[in-house]
Amino acid sequence: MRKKPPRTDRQKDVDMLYYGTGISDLGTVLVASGAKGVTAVLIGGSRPEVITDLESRFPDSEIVPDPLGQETFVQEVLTYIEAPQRDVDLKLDLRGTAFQRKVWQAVQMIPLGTTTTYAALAALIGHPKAIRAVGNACTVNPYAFVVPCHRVLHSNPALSFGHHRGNDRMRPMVARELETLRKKNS
DNA sequence: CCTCAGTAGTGCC
DNA sequence: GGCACTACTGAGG
Repeated sequence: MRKKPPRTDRQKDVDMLYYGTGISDLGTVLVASGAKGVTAVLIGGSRPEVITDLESRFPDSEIVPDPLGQETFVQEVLTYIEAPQRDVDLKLDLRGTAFQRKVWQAVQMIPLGTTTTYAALAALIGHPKAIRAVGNACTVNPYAFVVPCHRVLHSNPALSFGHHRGNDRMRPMVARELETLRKKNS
């Protein structure tokens, strides 16, 4: 007769997330990784804030600080924020609904220094009417900078540029990308 | 500037 | 299943 596995064995099933943080001029950056890749790149006003953000997004995960293990990932993101010469290259573990993953993958195809609209993106993924839903997916996008939702704009930029309410931390990034490309090509 | 309806996906009950 | 949200859009004040 097999006995019930002891508690320590079941720990293997726990979803472990390791995180590291860094400081950019746009705010505190947090990168979290699990066994299959990066599960979150978050930006916020302070270290406690981004950690709380991570905890609320992954309530069922065990969250462990790992500054050394995540250091190169964090540095990759910080380098991009400072001077976005190329896209952030991190192996992502895309966690979301099928629709959300579709949107996030499509957003990753938008070339650096260019923009598109929610409507165009919706059409691209074959859901031309699901414009608001695309906006929803961008809202909950946990992969800041890596999935560059800041390149997705309102169809009428005069009405809204990126986040029409609240946090517009991503807003400088499009201009910064253009500026970096301009310098590179001059 | 404003509101409004139509819209599709998601989360919570 | 219902209901209430949206980083939307286009039309109409």
